[in-house]
Amino acid sequence: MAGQPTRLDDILGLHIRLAHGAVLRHFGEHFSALDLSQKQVSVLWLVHDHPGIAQTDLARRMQMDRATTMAIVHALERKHLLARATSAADGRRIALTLTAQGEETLAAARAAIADHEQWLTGRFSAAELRQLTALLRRIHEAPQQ
Amino acid sequence: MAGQPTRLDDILGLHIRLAHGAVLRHFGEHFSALDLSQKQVSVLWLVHDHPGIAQTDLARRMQMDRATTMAIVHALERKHLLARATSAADGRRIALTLTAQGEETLAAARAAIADHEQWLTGRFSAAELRQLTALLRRIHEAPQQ
DNA sequence: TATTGTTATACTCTATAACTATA
DNA sequence: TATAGTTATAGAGTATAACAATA
Repeated sequence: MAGQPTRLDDILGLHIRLAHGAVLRHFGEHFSALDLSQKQVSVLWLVHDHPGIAQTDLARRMQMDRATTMAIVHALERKHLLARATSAADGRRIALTLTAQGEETLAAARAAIADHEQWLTGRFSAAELRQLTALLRRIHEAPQQ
Repeated sequence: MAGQPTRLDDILGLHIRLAHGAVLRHFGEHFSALDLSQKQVSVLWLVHDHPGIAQTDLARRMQMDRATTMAIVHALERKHLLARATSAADGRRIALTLTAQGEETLAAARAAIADHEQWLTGRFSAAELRQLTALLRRIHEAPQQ
């Protein structure tokens, strides 16, 4: 493929990156009290929805490396939000569950996320929001060729 | 605002993050030969389009911190892709221009970016692509409240 | 052999704070 | 005083490689 006369402003990847940065920045500015990263909240949420989930399953759902997952699980364990227990069925797997404190923290985080999402989605109509989500999903759910 | 019974899958911020991750991953897997990050290519492109641009202007356009901008400019300078000269009009500003090697590298990068964008945008119709770009633009171009 | 968890390591991106020089 | 550049530093996210234990 030859070099097209594309403008930088037409690069979709750029707009995804800038939008992601704006969301990350807003999150960081409004979540300092929570002391949790986006990823950490997502992991708490997933463990809440799927008690006993293993790290490998977390990694697949969040599209993360196993090593990256370890780092997040360790951070949450250090904060006593997450408990680990070896699976009886498969000695390799470690079942994750939330501690009572983890459940409390998740509830607080979800309330804060709701505000954050309101800031993010308030600029869109319901139809626009549905479409934007569907289009983004086609990027990260597509088989990575 | 009270805690809504939202599902994790309904969080727009999550889909933006996952889409961003997928794009970043594909970029990394196909650009190892180029030895340039997304950001570095963008800076090369901007300096090409605006010769003599200062770091502060770069930072504003890319929505980066000045310190982050410095790191990228340094990396490009170390590779001899970018040249610096103090502005005659304002002694504080440093005008950035591409070296001949920088222009060559940018041309190669743009060809590679075209392939990368084809992978990314090939899944959308022209109308979908236009709409997705417009919606994302409303996130990162909006006045940060 | 394949899978799961683990550690070590490294690079990118991001941001804060404090400093210098110029306006 | 405000702006531009600079440096040091730190943290989050991502990834690779190599290893141990289990299947």
